[in-house]
Amino acid sequence: MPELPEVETVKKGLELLLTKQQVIIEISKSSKKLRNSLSLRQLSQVKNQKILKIFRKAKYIIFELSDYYIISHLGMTGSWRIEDEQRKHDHIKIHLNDRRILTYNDPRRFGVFDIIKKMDWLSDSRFTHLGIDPVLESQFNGNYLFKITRKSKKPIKNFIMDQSQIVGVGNIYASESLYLAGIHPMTQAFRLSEMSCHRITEAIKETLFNAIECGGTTISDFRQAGGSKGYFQNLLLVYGRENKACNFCNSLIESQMLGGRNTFWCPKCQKV
DNA sequence: CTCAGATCCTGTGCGC
DNA sequence: TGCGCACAGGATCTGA
Repeated sequence: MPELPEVETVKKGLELLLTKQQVIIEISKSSKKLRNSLSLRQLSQVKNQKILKIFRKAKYIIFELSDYYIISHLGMTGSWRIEDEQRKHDHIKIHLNDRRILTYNDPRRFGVFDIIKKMDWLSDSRFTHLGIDPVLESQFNGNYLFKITRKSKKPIKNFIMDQSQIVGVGNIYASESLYLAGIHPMTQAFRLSEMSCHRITEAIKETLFNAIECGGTTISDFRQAGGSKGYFQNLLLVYGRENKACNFCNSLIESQMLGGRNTFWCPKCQKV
């Protein structure tokens, strides 16, 4: 579900809900495991810890506590909300000192909820292999992409979705960005010219920033931390628009599975 | 080493 | 109406 703009949106929502450096009074989990398993002992470590700060690292949301980091990844269907009521697929309940309950819900359970000591942050394998962040790091430009693509035979769409190269771009924004850049998704990465790389990085930045401004894309179940929908789905140019007319040239948008993921492009506007 | 495919799950929507 | 199948925003492991 969530790519960089959705994660950024949830992170901002959580910041607004947790402005007072709330303290975790109690924390509990369901019997079902998420991607990772977490013992009750690990869970209880965060009791009485203050929530100092919330930030995003790639597609992870990190809660900085006094002595620990809470690591949250939304997988495909994860969401955070504040609500007393219990719902199906609620997996984590965090009771705060202001009597509110922060809940993590995740039907497919591809998400991650983990707790690590702050000092273990740098050696955590989930974070050591991450690529550049197009939104947070200014070195992300055409020259940079040109350099890192020289040895890859992968289709560029798969390349920009590879979190060890570029973080935050998922299946929707990969198709959208390449459409905006006028580059065919199956172009092998090493064949791209420096100019093409420049167009791709600029298109990725524009797409991600616009989607963040829209509060993300809600196809079916994505919700912001406050429960509202994003509205970038109304601005999608190719994703989910198979056999519909390209807004620019009127050709019919094509689609095909690429690396197991559905991929959309305009056969006329996007060149290999 | 690189890369494609299978895999982990549940829910939804479609064709029959 | 009901059933089975394909597919869904991600990341990781396996094996070619």
